[in-house]
Amino acid sequence: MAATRQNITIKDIARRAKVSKSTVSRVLNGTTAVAEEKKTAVLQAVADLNYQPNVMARGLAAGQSLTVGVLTQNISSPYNDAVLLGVLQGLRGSDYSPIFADGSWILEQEEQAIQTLVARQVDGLIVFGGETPDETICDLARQVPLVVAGRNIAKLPNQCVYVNNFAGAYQATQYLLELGHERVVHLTGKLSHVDAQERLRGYRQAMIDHGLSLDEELVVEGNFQEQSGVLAVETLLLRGRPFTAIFAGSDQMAYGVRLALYRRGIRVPAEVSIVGFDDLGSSAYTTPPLTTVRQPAVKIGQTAAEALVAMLKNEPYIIPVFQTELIVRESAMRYR
Amino acid sequence: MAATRQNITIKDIARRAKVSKSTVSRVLNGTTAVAEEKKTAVLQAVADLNYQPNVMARGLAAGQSLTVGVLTQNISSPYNDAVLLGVLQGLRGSDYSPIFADGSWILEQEEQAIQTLVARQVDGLIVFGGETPDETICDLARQVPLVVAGRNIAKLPNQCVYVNNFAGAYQATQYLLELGHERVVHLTGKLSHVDAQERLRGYRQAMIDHGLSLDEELVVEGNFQEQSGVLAVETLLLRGRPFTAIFAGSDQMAYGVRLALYRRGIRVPAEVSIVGFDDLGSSAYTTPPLTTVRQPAVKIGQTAAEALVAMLKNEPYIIPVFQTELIVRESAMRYR
DNA sequence: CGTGATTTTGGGAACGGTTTCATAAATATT
DNA sequence: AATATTTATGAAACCGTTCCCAAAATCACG
Repeated sequence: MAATRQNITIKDIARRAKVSKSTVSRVLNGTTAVAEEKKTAVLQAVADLNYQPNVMARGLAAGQSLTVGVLTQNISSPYNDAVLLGVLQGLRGSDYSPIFADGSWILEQEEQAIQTLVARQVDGLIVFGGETPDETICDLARQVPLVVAGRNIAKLPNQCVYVNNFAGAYQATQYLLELGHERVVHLTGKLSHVDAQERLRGYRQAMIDHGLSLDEELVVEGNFQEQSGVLAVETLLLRGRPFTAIFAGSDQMAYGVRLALYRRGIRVPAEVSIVGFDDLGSSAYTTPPLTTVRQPAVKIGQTAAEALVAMLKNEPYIIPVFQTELIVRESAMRYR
Repeated sequence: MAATRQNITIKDIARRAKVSKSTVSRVLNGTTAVAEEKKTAVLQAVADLNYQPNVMARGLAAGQSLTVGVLTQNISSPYNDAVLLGVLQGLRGSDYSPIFADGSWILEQEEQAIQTLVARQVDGLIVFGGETPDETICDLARQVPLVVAGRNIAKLPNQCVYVNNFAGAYQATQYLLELGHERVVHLTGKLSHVDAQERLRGYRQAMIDHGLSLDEELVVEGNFQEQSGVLAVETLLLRGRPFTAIFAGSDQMAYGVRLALYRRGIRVPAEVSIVGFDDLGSSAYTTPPLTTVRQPAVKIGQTAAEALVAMLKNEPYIIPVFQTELIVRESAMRYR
């Protein structure tokens, strides 16, 4: 099985170039200067034989695997995937290849995944969100170079790539307020996630700053998914508190809200305005196109990857805090 | 850097269990029977020291890396990601870890990615769609165990996991036809993709079988993305040929179509019916919810992974051809 | 041109496992 | 009970690199 490849080793190159394997290794890694003629001879041999160093042997000897582990959460949820794409892009051209393991936002599965990754001697780790407590991640960070994506851990300065959720939520709420809405509901993500907490905080602050009192009946907890959006509308209607705008903590939930409203014959944005969060690719194509808070997802992933690589090379790298951007489309309009 | 881990080796275990490292290796791999007492001693030592075999050393010695390469295309496009999720699930619990490399549907980038993967001594390869010609993939398949996902290569029987696109498209078109539509347009994906070709074939066959003549003005080529959906509607309107239903070759394009119609004030499904293809997660939440052809994306990925693992273990595995399922929602209705 | 300092180079010991092989012990056979 | 066979074990070779160290070659300089 898979027999035909990887026959030629550094020894073959050495023989053909009439040098020792040490020398071959040296020209390949540029460790030490080697005579020009030998260098070209080696390079020639490498080309002739189409030699490819054995990654595992190299890894064993050098004590590094040239891989980075990526702990993903729920791959196939649109936002996460965009970040993942960024990671792939950030890693491209860097010698490092990514090994994936999915945690699915389930604590024990995350532990399992990290275990797998570490056992594989990954040189570094990119950790996505997740349920794993800050403390555990800090411990981990002591063992292996690590960057956290989409989550802020205070004790790991300059190792976290995240977006200012508070500001984003503030911005969205403020926008609605400025449009004249006063009864603005906020549909939160799962409140066990820091992101959701921060967004809620941003919403509240904006309300307060605008001189509005907080009505807890206007806050509904969802779980970031579409279905929780439709549920939320039903809850809201049941509560009977009037509202004219909904700020959803994720675009997916906004979709759900939109559908529930559609079912009830409530027009968007004429009767109720909606603002989402994330700016997924399809949000520009909903009816009406969704006004939402954009997170630079790809950029976040890319930065995480680049930061990790820099860390591995002992190069300095400063991770910026990313800001959100309000993308105004058509799902929200002036009230009255 | 990353100093503190992987200190304990098989030697330490051997010493602690008072056996040779050969024996340790044997109990760990179950290669040969070893005396019960020694076995437990070894296991105990492993547990005590929390020993984890060095994957690279093992790989070097045994000539396998316990990794499989995954050539992805455009990670972060919803359908692909679902398949990817399946791959991750299918690999879980199998000793193999996935290494990703993205080809982005760009030939040279695919070659580059495959190169990277092979150089890493992956034990097997999962290839997603892509632009790489069949021939190249066949060659590759001769060098390394390989499974193709979402694409059918005739010369690689039982190594391709794909869906019957023809039947799916036929089904969708037939459904529209049975609803009384006669002027049914088909918005295709990029026609350089086999998938798109097959779906077009299915559409045509259904039209013919229904006694309708093919009007090439009713076929528009898109590129699977949302934007091409809105463009298509404009093209169609420009052509001036009347139509009452649109079968889009992807849900994303269906979204675009929906939006374009919305902009023109054309009601869906009252005036124009829409059927999509894929059944993305959000398609159940569009307004109206999208009637579409479901592909078992996750299942496809999972099967690909399982088939590859079976192949690597020299176990028999028969890959089924997956069938699509028409998911009737609300974007299509009876004509007249 | 000889000598010491410096650069290149090759030999060989790691790296941490697996696997072959020979041997000692246990078991089966007659 | 003696011999043949099988089974369990450890020693050592090997996988393909990197890298330390010492030898060889080159260079600088008086």
